[in-house]
Amino acid sequence: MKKITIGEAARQSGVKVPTIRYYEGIGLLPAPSRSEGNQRSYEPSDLDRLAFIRHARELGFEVESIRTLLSLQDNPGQSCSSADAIAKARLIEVEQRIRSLLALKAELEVMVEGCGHGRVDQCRVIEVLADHGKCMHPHH
Amino acid sequence: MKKITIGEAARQSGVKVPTIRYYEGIGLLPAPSRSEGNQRSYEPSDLDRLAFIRHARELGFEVESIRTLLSLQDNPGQSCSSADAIAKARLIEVEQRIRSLLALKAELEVMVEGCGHGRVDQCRVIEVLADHGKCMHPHH
DNA sequence: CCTACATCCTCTAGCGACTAGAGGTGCAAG
DNA sequence: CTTGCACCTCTAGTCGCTAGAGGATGTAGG
Repeated sequence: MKKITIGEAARQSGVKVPTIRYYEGIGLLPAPSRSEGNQRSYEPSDLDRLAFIRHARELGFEVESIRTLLSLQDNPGQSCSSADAIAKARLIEVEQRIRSLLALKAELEVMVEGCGHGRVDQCRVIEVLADHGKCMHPHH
Repeated sequence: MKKITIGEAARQSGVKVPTIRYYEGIGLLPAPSRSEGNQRSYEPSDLDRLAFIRHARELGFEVESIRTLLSLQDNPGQSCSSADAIAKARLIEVEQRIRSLLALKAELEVMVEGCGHGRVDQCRVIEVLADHGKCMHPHH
C-alpha cells in the first residue's frame, strides 16, 4: 500500500489541496481513510478519480454532470447513453460559445483598431460601447 | 422632464430591475432622484449609461473595467490609452478563450463520435475523461 | 372613497466552484 | 526540543447577479 498525503495527491493530480477537500465535502471524492493524527491518506484509485474530475472540469463540465459521469464510471455495465447525452449537450454549449466569442472578437477588433490613441472624445472604444448601433455584428 | 420609473427604465434598457438597483449599489449608476413616495425616478441620461453598461457586460468586460470605461466617458478630454488597454486586454482574453474552446470542441467531438451507444465499459466519453493521454490536443 | 392589483421599496440569502484566512494540531529534521 | 512546514476544521469572501420576504406606493375600476 503506497498511501499518500493530501499535499502529495495535490501535486500528482494538479488539483489544489483546498479543492480536494472541497470535492470530498460535496461528495465527488470519497472520504479517504485517516492517519493516526487524523490526516487524510489517499490511495492510487483516488488519484485516478481526481484526474477524471480535473479533466472533466477542464472540459467545462459542471459538477453535477461530473457526478453523473463518475457514477457511470463506477457502474460500467450500464448503457452509456446518458454519458453520451451529457457530452453532446456540452459540445453544443461549446459551439454556441465559440460562435458568440467570434462575434465579440470582431467587435473588439473594430474598437481597438479604430482607436487613434488620442483623446476619449474621439475614441472608438467608448463610442461603440455607448452606441450599440455601431456594432458590426448582431451578436446580442 | 420625462422622468421614468425603474420598471420603464428596465424595459427600455433591457437591464432587469434588480440589476439596475444592484448597479446603483455598487456605484456604476448614480443614485437617481426619488418621487414623493421614495420611488426611483430616472432621466434619459441614465438610460444611456445603462445601455453602455449593458453593452460592455455583453462584451464580457468586468464591472471594474466598466467602472474605468465609464469614468473615461465622463471625462472626455483625457487620453484614451486606458480604454484602449482595457479593450486590448479583453481582446486577448477572448482570443485565448476561443483557442481553448476550439481545442475542447475537437476533444468533445472525438468523445461523442467514438461513443458506440453501447455499455459504459466501451464508452469513449468515459474513457477519454479517465485518461487524459487519450486527448487529441494538448489544450491544458 | 374603497378595493384590487401591479409595481415599487429594503433587506437578506443563495447560486457555482472554488479561494482565503483564522486558529489550532501533527510531524520530521536539525 | 524547537523550528517550521503541512495538515486540520470552520467561516467568510469572491463575482455578478437572482430570488424571496415583508411591506409601501401608485393606479384603475366600481
